[in-house]
Amino acid sequence: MSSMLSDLNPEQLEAVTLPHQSALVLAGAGSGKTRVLTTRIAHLIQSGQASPHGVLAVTFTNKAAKEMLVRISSMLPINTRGMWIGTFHGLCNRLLRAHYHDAGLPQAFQILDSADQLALIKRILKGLGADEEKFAPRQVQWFINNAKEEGMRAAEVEAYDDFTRKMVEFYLPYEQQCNKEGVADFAELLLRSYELLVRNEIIREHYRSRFIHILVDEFQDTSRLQYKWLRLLAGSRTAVFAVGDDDQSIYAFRGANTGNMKEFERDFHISKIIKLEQNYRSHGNILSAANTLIRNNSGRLGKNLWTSEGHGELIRVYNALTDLDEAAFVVEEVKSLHSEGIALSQIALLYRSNAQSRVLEHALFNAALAYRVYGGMRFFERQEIKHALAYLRLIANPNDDGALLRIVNFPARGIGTRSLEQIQDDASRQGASLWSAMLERCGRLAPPPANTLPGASSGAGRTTSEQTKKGVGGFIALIEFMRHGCEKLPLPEVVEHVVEHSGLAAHYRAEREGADRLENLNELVNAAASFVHEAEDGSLAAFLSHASLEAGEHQAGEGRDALQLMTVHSAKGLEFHSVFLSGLEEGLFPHDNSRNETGGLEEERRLMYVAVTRARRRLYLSFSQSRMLHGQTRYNIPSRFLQEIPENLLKWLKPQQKGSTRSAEAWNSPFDRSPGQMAGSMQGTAPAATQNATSSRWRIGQNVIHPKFGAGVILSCEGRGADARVEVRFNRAGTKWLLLEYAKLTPA
DNA sequence: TGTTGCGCAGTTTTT
DNA sequence: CTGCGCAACA
Repeated sequence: MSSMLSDLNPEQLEAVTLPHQSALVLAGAGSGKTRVLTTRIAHLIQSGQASPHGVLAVTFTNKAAKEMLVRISSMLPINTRGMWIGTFHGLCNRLLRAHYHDAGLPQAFQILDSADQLALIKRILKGLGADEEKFAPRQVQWFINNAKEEGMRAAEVEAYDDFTRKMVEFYLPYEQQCNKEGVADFAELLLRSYELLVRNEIIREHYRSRFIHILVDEFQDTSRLQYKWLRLLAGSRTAVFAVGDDDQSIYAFRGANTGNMKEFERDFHISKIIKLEQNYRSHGNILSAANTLIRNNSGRLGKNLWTSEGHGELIRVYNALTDLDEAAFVVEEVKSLHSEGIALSQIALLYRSNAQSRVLEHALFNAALAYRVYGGMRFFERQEIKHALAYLRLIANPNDDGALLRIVNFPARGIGTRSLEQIQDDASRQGASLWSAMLERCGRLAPPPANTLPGASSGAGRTTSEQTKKGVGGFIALIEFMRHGCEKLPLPEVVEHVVEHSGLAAHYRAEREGADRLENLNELVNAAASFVHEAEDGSLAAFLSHASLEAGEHQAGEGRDALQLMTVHSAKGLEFHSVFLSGLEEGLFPHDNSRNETGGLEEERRLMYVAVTRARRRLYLSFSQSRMLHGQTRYNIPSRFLQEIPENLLKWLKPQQKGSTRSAEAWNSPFDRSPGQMAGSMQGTAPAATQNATSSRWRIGQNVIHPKFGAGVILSCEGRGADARVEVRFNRAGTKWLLLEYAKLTPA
């Protein structure tokens, strides 16, 4: 035990050994947060204050949960399998599986991921004949999820305006359909298990007396409903140990509520907040940058990171001409870092949005550098995987209409939109699932015996209805054949069986570009095998939940040394020797969409704070003057966040070609950085001094006068010669595009 | 019935 | 630029 606690600092030690009481730990980036959490759990168990059975720990990502389990098992010789450690969604799922009956769910209920949910909403909108133009499916999805987050069922939403009334009209049938199919979306997992605990005193008291210790990681990211769930689960004897960092709250957009921290203080009578401010990760300059940056936010709980290490290197800044130039710069720097002996896996390329990875990937590919992209296309979200899972889902739960629709005619088996429409009509008339409507329709047709496989694809030349019957009958036979075939098989073989007999394998074998997909299907069998190996419940239903809840975790090609590419969001909780943060431009980071949201800018700044604090030793910041976005070139000005970092922490890398002053130009305006601040960083080039006929007279940030519109500033430039035009924001006349050939602009 | 081509919209972040 | 949905073909 002593070795476990011996190298903790006093604050960490206090947090780890805190007596049985609720506590709030404010843990800065890199301050050993996870370590404190896991060591506390180990300590509680080892000192006999709690049994593994009596501890519940909740994290925000699957990665964090896994990490926690690994660390605990390295400290204690216990089986962590039975411990309740996981994400909110994962734990709620577990609760609902255990009490599915009391929760009003079928035993084999399935989980809809966002895409499944959206598909279901589209189906419902279509069924209602709703105007998709007017009511975007995404908007409906947003509304439903928000309502659930507020704890409201469709019948409970108070609609005072037309829009809300309309939304409720969609929410109601959506709710019904989910119940009928036996499926639950992400928000449903939370809401339903919350309701279960509210309504069922026996179950509630059972868990209340069982979980003596509840530990919450990333507490700043909890939503209102999650907090209510926690409060409900915590009994009078339960100590809730919450660890969080308000400065790293980056999920407000999906309902995270930092206010929970203050409420927690009140509700749980927290007398003292423990602050972990010593950072063990980054060198001084990086920390200073992060500290200064975040100080621009208001309403912080207050916390300043410090380190006992030296200043370290300056933060390197690169001003690129184009996004391609920026990518080339990154590649060159990565190469030289790598040749200095830094492992590729210790270098991260971070960006604000997934779309930005493209250019980087392209450059890395050409340079033959190994890289790995996190996020983006996830394994369990690939279409071939979704197809295979849909077969499995239908086998587990025939009422899953969404699954049925996905694969009823894939691979093609002659069930077209016509026959489907009939079946859908039947189903809605009978109030039954598509599957039972199909059975009904073919019941008189004497479907082939279940142990005969239907022919793969039918020839042409039959009448439509004949073909429909054949197709539908064949489909039913196929599903039942597979269901019977799978009854006695272990999970991996079930998956293999389905991949093979569904016709998916044959389909992708025949397809020219199908090799990757086939490989992924194989990988799915492997995923099932390792799932059975690791999970305590190796059932098909459990595997399917796993697939929905951990869409991202499974990746092929793990383990080889590769660069790490990811969004800033997914980098939270990680650290790297070197970090490249690219695309530091207004509009991208902070993102345009954040401007209208209240608190949007501050959330972006926290995101920036998270990004900066990922770096241990070296940090690169880069921005580009132009960038391809949505198929056209955009001209951006550097991010305000760059300006918020003190100049003396920065080292400006040489811009592209000698003699160019472009890097300085962008700074002239609209920022009012004084020339003094710029001295030293620009190798002394005087802005606007080298203007001549060859370089354009007009540049971004240039102040101009227009005879009619008055004074303004150039936001962007485009085109050459006769086509050349500029976008100008006038002080009084708004923003306009002007053709240089005609507009009589004069420099101000 | 399946395939192809066109037009259109979209992307912030994740369980 | 891409992926999707919808409209005309084979």
